[in-house]
Amino acid sequence: MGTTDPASPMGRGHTDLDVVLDEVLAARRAERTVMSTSADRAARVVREQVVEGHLRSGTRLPEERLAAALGVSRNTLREALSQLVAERILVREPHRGVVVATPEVADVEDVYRVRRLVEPAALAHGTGHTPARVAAVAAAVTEGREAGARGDWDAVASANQHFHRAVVALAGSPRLDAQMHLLLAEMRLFFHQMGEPRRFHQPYLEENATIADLLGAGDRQGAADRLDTYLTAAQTQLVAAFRDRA
Amino acid sequence: MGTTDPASPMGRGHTDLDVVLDEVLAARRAERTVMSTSADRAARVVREQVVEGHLRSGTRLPEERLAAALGVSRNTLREALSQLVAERILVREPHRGVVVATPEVADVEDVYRVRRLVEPAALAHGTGHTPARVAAVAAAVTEGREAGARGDWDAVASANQHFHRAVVALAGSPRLDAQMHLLLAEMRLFFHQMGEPRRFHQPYLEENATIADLLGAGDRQGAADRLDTYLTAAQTQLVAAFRDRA
DNA sequence: CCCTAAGGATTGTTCAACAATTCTTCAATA
DNA sequence: TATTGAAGAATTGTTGAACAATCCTTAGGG
Repeated sequence: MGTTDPASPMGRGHTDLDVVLDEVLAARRAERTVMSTSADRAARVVREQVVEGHLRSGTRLPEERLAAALGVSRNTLREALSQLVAERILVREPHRGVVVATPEVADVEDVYRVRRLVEPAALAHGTGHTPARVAAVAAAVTEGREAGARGDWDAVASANQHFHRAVVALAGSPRLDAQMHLLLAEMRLFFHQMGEPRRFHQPYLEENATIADLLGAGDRQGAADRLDTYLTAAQTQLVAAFRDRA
Repeated sequence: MGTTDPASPMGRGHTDLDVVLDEVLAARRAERTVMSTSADRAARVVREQVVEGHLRSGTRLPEERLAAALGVSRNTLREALSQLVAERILVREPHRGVVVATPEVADVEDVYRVRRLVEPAALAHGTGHTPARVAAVAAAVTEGREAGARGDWDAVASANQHFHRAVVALAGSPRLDAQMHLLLAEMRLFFHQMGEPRRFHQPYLEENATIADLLGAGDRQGAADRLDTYLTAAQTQLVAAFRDRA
């Protein structure tokens, strides 16, 4: 995208410049948003530690020590914690502090209730089925297969998430994407609390492939139906495992 | 629900007590959550002012003055603002402060994208269709009709929101309910920015009634289809009005 | 008319403190 | 022994003041 545009008409001679400047300003603003504030960085670190399973469900997060560990003040930390509470990753118990959320069976069921409503609908009726997004679904499938072939189960789990995010992305909605991001973070909490078996995700690789194929062939409703039954099965399996282990 | 249970077996004699005590503790905790902290109260006040249209899109919220007005410290206020930013009601521009979100056409379209995916699905495939919830949908219809009969257009708008919340509630998902709550708050921002005509919602009263009837008759798919076309129409009307006025 | 620099205003962040509440300990008591 | 109660410690909720960093405004200088 030509950032320089010297061949502008000299008559009024400022419209193009303004356009370029606005572009530059927007870019800088976006950049800055990435670096963002200390509070955001702190939130990202804590979020990551929880999602990666290094902070397990139920652990309390004392403000003073945590702030010291993160190198921020207690006030700044509290801003970060507010964010994570809003994301359902942490829970605030008034006057008792924040703890890593400990999901119950009802939470597992509710997350799947949402997923079963949203994901098949995105496949069947999504208004954002661009070739690129359809390709992204297929890409997640091959990513998963390759990971499975080399026995990298963490990568398989990752690819599985990518698959479901790609499915939701077919709706073409930033808001749904954000919501799905939160749901998948919660899912990782489930897995950690129930002691996820290493190969938990493997059986679903082929299901993902089937769905991607149906989607590629233009059979949206078929893909949606398949995903619905698949999600139902996954839910019952997950709830059963959850009841045993947690 | 018998809160006292003196006829418990004396043999081990503590299980029931524990149950009751847990119940009491949970109740107290819920109570406390309602009173909640200063930050939450501040957030609620600002949220209300925005949703009610007293703080219009684009207005900046200087921390010092706002904190003074709310009677809280600047740090506490910042916690509250973090919440509202997470809810998309406010937008934070780094080093420039928070402003009331100014939705664009893309936002209107995206909100409707989500609604058209979720609401019909809740009608057609929702797993929470209890008689009480179905009745709530019908109740929202009569609420709207009565409000319309006496020309109270604010109440009509309110009833319309209740209708759509009741529809989503048919999914039986707390998470979807919360999400819908946010979306409807955003919708009110749209209306305020485009200068909502007083009688905007009236035409949809009869559509709501039709959908409630279909639902009551057990024709879920019919109700869902009807709602889908209705939402599409509402979207185009809204986008057109939005383009003109905003 | 455009550019630049100084000055003012606002945000991002820290620190130190204090009241309110919860948790802990530990002795006294039935 | 198990329960109660109260003093004391620890943590949260909240405040106020401060300071650097950044943004905005405005007044000159080219």
